[in-house]
Amino acid sequence: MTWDPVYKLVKQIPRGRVLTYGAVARILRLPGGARSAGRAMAATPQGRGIPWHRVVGERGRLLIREPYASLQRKLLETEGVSLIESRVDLKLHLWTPPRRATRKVQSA
DNA sequence: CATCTGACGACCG
DNA sequence: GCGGTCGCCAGAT
Repeated sequence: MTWDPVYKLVKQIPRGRVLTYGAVARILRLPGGARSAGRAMAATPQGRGIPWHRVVGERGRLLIREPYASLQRKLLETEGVSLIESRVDLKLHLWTPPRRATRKVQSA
């Protein structure tokens, strides 16, 4: 399985905005749903400028474990995403990508 | 090939 | 709101 489509989409999330694993999965029609988005993020290659911290759980929760959760929280706050009770206010920061950005995974 | 393991999320009590 | 179960499925063991 190639997660390139996922990284491609995540890379387009603007500063100060976020996407949920579920949203990523639905947009790209990932087989396996949100969990697949999670797997992709867990395998995010570094050094490619992929804003992995802009992907959060369904209600804005940070699902990643420490010590990364702290880093994610810090990175988000640094770019203006305030966390209330350990969760992002999706009403304010959820990003709705333009269709052009939603290239879905194709099956051979 | 058999199991286990999740950076998930929907459901239910 | 919270914890437990279950479906999902690519990788790891």
